[in-house]
Amino acid sequence: MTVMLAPDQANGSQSQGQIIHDVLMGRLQRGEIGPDDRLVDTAIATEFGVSRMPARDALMRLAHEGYLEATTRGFVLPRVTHQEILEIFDLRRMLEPRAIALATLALDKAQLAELEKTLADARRAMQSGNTELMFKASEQFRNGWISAIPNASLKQVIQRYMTQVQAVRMMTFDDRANHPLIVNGNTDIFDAFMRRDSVAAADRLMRFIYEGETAYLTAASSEQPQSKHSAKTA
Amino acid sequence: MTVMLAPDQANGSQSQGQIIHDVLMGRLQRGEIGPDDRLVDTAIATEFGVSRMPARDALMRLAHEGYLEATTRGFVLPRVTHQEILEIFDLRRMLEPRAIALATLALDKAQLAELEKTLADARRAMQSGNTELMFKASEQFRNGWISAIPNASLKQVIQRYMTQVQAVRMMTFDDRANHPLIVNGNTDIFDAFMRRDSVAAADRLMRFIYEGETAYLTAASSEQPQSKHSAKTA
DNA sequence: CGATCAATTTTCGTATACGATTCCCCTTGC
DNA sequence: GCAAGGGGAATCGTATACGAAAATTGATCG
Repeated sequence: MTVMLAPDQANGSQSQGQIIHDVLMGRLQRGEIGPDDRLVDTAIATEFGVSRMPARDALMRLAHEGYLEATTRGFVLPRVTHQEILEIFDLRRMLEPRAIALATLALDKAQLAELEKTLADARRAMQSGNTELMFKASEQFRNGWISAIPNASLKQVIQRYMTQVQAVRMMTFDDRANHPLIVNGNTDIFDAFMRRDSVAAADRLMRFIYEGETAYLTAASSEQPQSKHSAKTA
Repeated sequence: MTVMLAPDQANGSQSQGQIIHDVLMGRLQRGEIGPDDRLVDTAIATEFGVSRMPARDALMRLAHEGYLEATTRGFVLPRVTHQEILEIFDLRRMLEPRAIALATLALDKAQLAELEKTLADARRAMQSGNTELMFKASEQFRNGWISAIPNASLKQVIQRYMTQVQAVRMMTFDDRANHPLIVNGNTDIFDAFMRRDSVAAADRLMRFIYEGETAYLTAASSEQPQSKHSAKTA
């Protein structure tokens, strides 16, 4: 039920196109749109009770933001290529260690409490083997510290490849052997937060990213050894 | 006359909105749009001989990309705040050294020749004191190596804050004392390119960015000592 | 029985039109 | 003479409509 709003701002009003954009973004974030779904402007328009134009605006905007891909037959989830995923791991290694270091110094008590809660959720999820809850908790933990990044420009860049990170997460989370890695990583990071140790947070996150890349490569090779690209698993 | 195309692709065809988007982007890149210009969809539409819709699409897209800012009375250049400029310098230090290192290994002969030409232009501009040519040559040199970045995702991120970098450049270029710094920096970087020395290129670019930040701080303090934000100088 | 070509359907891009909102300027009152 | 309110203009958001491109389906021919 937690509707994650658009990266930029948490405005609930404004134009129809904006509303549709936010709603669709929420669906995308919650994985409610599968790789076989085709989003067509007229259908969206009918659903929201508006004309094609706002729906079209929202879809094109999402497409341009990279959350959707325009085809000749509607909008679909972007085919995330293997190449692109590796590129983004590289990007993450450039940006996120420093970003989390800055965030470590900026997190307030309420945010820390929130992170602790998601961490507890993740632990419960690991013990019960609930992959979906694991996914959600991990997503929230990440979003938690990202929201504390004081450099707004940096934060925006990191949020932009959110869906790609999500796609990778979905692939790796299917293997429960990865769950302890995630919980341990987030626990260490949280400890660093509590100690205001930005260096430790940065280092641990860097290691976490490498672990994630390894897990992805393993998942990718076992899942589609012949293919060059893999799509989100709904 | 060299029309720089949109970051993403060099497609000359496609839809009207795409064409308008690319043309406006070119104007923005060449600094042909001043801080007092108001871009209105109807005016753009008339100019291109189309209806409001494609013009509106292009403007909204540029706005969403961060190249323009939507106001209640047309689209204008985004007010770049002092804070944001500092943030972007930080971002650049995270991304560009590694990016140029990767580019160093990927540049082909034609691209190197192109860079050498822009370097010669910059030297001429410095000697003749032609600030505008200096600006252009510097822009082209930067765009040159950026286009060679093999990591497409990284390239896109760097291109996204193009206009902000441009705004800063405009401020600093007004002071001709900065011109030698730019020429020297680009010369050293070009030499590193020729030697395929990616480490040297990265190091030199990092220094270049710091020099740029210093030059900006100087220009900002002398120009508007009391203000928190500065706009482009047309 | 399969392949190729055409017709139909789906979807997109664009044009035109109509409120709604916002801003600016002018008028009017004090 | 100045300020406040109202009217007009400008711009935006959205609706509806039409032509074009692409794909799918069906039909015909080999």
